[in-house]
Amino acid sequence: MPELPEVEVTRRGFADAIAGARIGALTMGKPLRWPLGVESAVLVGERVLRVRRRGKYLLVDLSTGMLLIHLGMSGSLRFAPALPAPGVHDHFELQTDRGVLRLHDPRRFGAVIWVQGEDAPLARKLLGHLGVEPLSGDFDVVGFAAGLKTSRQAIKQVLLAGHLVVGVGNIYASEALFRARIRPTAMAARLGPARVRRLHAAIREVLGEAVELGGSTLRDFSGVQGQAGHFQLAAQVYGRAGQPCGVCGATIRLLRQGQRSTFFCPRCQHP
DNA sequence: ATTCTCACCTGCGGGC
DNA sequence: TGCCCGCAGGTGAGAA
Repeated sequence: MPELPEVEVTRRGFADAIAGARIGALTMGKPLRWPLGVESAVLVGERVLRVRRRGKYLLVDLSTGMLLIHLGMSGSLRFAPALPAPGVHDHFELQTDRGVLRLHDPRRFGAVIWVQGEDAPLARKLLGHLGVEPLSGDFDVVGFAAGLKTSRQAIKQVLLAGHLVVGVGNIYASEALFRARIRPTAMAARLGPARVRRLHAAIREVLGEAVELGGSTLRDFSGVQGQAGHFQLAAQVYGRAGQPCGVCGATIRLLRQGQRSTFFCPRCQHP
């Protein structure tokens, strides 16, 4: 489910409220992608200092160490003073004196991992190869263009890989490429300066707008208060195969790239 | 090194 | 109604 906008909306929904909280208990349900990596009782009494985001990971800084939380494909977090009894798909819960943080994740591709810091081996394995933050000043056109030049893959695949720029998943890759009028199958290294510039701007715009709209709620995503997102209503190609393009009227097409669906307008997005 | 495919897991909708 | 198939917002591991 969650790409950068959904993760950022999630983060904003509880970061301030949980900052300074004291951990009373940490409980895990069925296994997630990786084991927690620490005896949960060890964390009792620690403070939650702040909540950051790196790509699609949430970094919850504790007095000692940090929790890495990833929402996978179907994860969502809730945070409230109290929550109803956990359901069968609730697999992580952090009880604090400020409220309860709970992960709901039916498919369990998500993860909650404790590491000592960002230099811990597991943290380096998961975060070390991540590209730049698209909404930060580090995401510059020159560096982006240089990175694209090194890849013979289709541009959509390069965006999804996250080695150049993080946070762009299956929805926003299709949307950004549509706005930049670039065919998703175009070879990254072959994109000219004008297209690279348009794509750079489109990525920032699409992700920024999506954050403002509360993310996309296709099936079950919701923010930490359970609120739905609305970007899906603004999507111009994602999930719209067979419908007319809002710009030119041509029929939106669907193709498979790396076993993922890609949506594009065959007229607006030139090969 | 780069690129591609598979695997992980559950639920849902469509076709028979 | 029930069963089987394909599909779903991610990404590390292993193979080629």
